[in-house]
Amino acid sequence: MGRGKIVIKKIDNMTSRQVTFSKRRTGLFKKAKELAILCDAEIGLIIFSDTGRLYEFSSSNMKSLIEKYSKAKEENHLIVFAASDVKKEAASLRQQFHNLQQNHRKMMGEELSGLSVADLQNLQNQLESSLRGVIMRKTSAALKDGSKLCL
Amino acid sequence: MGRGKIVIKKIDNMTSRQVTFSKRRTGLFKKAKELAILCDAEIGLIIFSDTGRLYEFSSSNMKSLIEKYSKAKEENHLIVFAASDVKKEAASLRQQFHNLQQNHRKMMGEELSGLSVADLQNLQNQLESSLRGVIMRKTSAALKDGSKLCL
DNA sequence: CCGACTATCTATAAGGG
DNA sequence: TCCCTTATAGATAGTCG
Repeated sequence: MGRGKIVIKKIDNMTSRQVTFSKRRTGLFKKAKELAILCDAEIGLIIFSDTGRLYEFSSSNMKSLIEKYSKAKEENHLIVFAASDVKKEAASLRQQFHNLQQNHRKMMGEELSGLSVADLQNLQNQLESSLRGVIMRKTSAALKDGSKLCL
Repeated sequence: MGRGKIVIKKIDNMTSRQVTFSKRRTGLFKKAKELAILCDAEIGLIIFSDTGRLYEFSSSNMKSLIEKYSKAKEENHLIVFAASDVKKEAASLRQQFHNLQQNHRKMMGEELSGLSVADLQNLQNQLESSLRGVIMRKTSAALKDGSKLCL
């Protein structure tokens, strides 16, 4: 479609390549839109130029279209998803981990500044209770070992 | 381009809509391929027909293209990613959290079964050390409070 | 580098088997 | 329903300003 026929191979001349890119890209987008309207299709079109610039068209919403695509391809092992869910989970895990770590540090006797006397008393009680449990356990375990060893 | 001009609106007749869909889809894919080759562009095209069937074309690899697209759109608040990375992070966090939780439980005097006498002794030492720290801290804090209250 | 022009090529609407 | 044909609308390569 033009003054002369062309063969489909990469256009060497950069200037005319860019001109052609601009013209044909416009045409492609137009055709995509027409097809979407005429045939009630859902279409997503993503183009990166050779210079890395992004052009896109979506008859609806690119994000939801990509999600739909991912789901449709799931059985074909495509591992693309809306990260929002996983990201939320990761953020929540990070938070939980942080909280537990803070707590754990206190039980290790670290970072006690900022605790009230009441907090410290609670912590002491907990540690004493744990200690009692551990000593009891140790004693019974040692007895068992001892009985084995002494027989 | 055909025997008659058409207006761009949804084709009512289902049969001719499907015929047009088939023809124009083929044409669109052809144009997309040509553009990719002629201008060295990276192109991804996703089409869902009105019946929900998926058609796709990618000049390279759809997955990597979608990832690239996601990254390019990051600043524009698009929340689509290859989940693999985030998933890995989440899995790692889950593991770390689990380990810390186990450790923490032992310091709470829970789930002590399975620990050797030596393990229990170490735990006891740690708890005693923590306890000393906490008591020391509590005493000095109580003194400070006390001095405030008693003045 | 961009837009306009237009001759020419391509896609396709309508029709037929 | 699908494939083929063909007249015609539409896209665009080369050119000019």
